[in-house]
Amino acid sequence: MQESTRGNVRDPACPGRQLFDLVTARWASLVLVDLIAGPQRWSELRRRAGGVSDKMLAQTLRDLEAGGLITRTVHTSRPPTVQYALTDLARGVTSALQHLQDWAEQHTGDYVHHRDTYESSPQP
Amino acid sequence: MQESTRGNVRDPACPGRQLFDLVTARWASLVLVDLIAGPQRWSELRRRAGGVSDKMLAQTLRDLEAGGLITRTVHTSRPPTVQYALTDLARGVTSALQHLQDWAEQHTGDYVHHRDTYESSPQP
DNA sequence: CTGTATCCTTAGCGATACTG
DNA sequence: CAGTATCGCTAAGGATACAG
Repeated sequence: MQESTRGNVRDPACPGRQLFDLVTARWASLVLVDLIAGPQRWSELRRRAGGVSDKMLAQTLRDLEAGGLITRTVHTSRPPTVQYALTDLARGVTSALQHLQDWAEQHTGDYVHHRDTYESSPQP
Repeated sequence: MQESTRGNVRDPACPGRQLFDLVTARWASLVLVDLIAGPQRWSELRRRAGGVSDKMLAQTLRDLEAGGLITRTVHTSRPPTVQYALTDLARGVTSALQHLQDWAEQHTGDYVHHRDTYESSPQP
């Protein structure tokens, strides 16, 4: 499905860099990992993202949809509900994001310890 | 080595979130993947990061060092050279970062295609 | 070569109010 | 419920100049 052309993350002008920035963006990564468990509604995502504003969530979801990472499905009930779900494209990267978040949570203690003991490096 | 306390990435106030933000930061992720190949000097990192400013590189490296993800070694030659290297802590996360970048580069084509065909969703 | 200090512009982001 | 629109602040980040 993907082209033979390969992106270059180290080139700021390359779309590949933009894609990388997209999935590692502040709220996008949280949303993507959330959706591993299955399709979610707006209100679910908002609550589970922990502290995101309406504006940022909307922008994040639109960016992800535009990039082909999630789908948006409107259920015309009353009141209307909307479901967001991962695409196959996204499913190729969620495991790495999950791994990243797990790692951060497991090594929080190490990190804090380093920050505490990190004072100015020893000099005369 | 790590504490039994586990961080929570979804809590903006938790250090675990800060750690996650640190490793996914714009330049930090590029630097960390660069260092997989082995210790690098300032000038190497600056060139390979592709478009980073002195200020941002310095800030990134200081943050990574403070967090215990890289070490900084000064070789007092003339002119002085400085080497940066991964710590064991960092080595637990570089593979995920590498995977993320590989994925972004491999699927750049899909991403661009979606952005092109993504116009306003079809409505009446 | 390896940075630090300062200025200054931009854009990320939250708060608020409003709509289908 | 699921968003959009506008305002305004702050901080990220580039440019430039200078230093150990």
